Amino acid sequence: MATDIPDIVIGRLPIYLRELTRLAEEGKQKTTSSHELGHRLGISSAQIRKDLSHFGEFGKQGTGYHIGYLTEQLSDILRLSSEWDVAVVGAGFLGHALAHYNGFLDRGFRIACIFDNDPQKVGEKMGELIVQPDTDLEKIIKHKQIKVAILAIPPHVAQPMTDRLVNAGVKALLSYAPIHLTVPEGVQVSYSDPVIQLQRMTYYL
Amino acid sequence: MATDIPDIVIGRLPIYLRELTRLAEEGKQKTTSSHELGHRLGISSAQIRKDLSHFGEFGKQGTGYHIGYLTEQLSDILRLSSEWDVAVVGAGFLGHALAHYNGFLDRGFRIACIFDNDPQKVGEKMGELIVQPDTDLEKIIKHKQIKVAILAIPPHVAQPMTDRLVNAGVKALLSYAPIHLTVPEGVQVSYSDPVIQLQRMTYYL
DNA sequence: CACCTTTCGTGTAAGATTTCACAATGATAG
DNA sequence: CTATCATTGTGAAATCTTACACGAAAGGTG
Repeated sequence: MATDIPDIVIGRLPIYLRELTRLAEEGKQKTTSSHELGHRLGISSAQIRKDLSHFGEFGKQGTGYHIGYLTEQLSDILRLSSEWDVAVVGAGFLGHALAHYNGFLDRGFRIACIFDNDPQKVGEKMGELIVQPDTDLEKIIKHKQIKVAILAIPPHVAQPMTDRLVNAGVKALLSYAPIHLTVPEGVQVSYSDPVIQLQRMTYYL
Repeated sequence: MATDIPDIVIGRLPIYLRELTRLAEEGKQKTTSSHELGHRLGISSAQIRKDLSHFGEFGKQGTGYHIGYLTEQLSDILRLSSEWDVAVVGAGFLGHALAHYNGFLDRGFRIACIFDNDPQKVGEKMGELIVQPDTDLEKIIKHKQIKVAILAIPPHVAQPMTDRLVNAGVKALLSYAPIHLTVPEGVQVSYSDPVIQLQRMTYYL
């Protein structure tokens, strides 16, 4: 009930968590079922039950899952009980969008700082934050013990910046730069490239 | 060699294409091998060969793959030989970022129009474009025969907007709204929710 | 209480995906 | 021309993932 849980299962937990939160917001009910959850997400009920069964027995026969309880459990499993400070690197349009996005706070993350190497942008106010010079990056990340960063910079500087971040202690990286990044063992990387996603769909058109 | 190709294989083709383009830009060589490509992408060479073999025999024993030729073939397979017009819905910070992103054009897509329902934003200049009122959405999408759209709007309006887009003829949708969308058969949907991606990584920290 | 309905958790079967490993082919060098 | 090396394409094996189907619980009803 601990190690050896497939990545693909972990990958679905945040989806379940998000939908549970929506259900709670709708507030019409205290419990849900694998069938209802699956129907809303386009996933089979069996898969949801099997996924959850990796971590314990959260449901009750005949009733289903208590929404509040399952939400708590999933949050714990995903280490979201306390907030993660996040560093955003790059204060361009995308950095702007990230800094102003208010969807992080409720879901376990807080943008703690934003960096840029352009002296024109340094000092600029962005949401609650002020753009910091990238020369202070290591100092601030180490001081705040930041483990999570988002890359919103051009591709040709993404790998060196990744190296700097990892060196400063970052362990999880979400990159919007359209290149594959190389990181040491134990560092997590996730990518978001809208063009890749669009290209995956055009095949079927 | 035609139908019945696994989605997961299609999903990797854009990654190969992107890396081939990078190789071409580096310009040091005319050919590459499954081994080199795999090494650069963290994918096994066998997988790359098997993936490509679904579509034909693009390589040459002893030599590998001609970069230019393989790039062309993949572009064709993914229907990227001519550009797709894309509608962006939502002219907030994210819509801004998308409208100004210049990584689309080289890779098969052109932002053709951007919509918002806020009268204050309508008429605003954004990159090359002017924000259109969402009331004109159906008219413009039908007229330009737009098949691809990007959703950059709040979650509570995402499903109704999806319905409108699909109704107007959109067949592929990239959504930044943090909810699951329901669409008819034959319409492609892809999601991008940074929080989901971050939550997938925190489990491992 | 007896019966019916709902829904979970799970062993097993089915299906999908990846890896292995090798014959075949082409290039290169002496 | 022959030997050597690199690399592909692919059948078969191994591994991973999903779907099926059912016993067992829990709640509701009369």
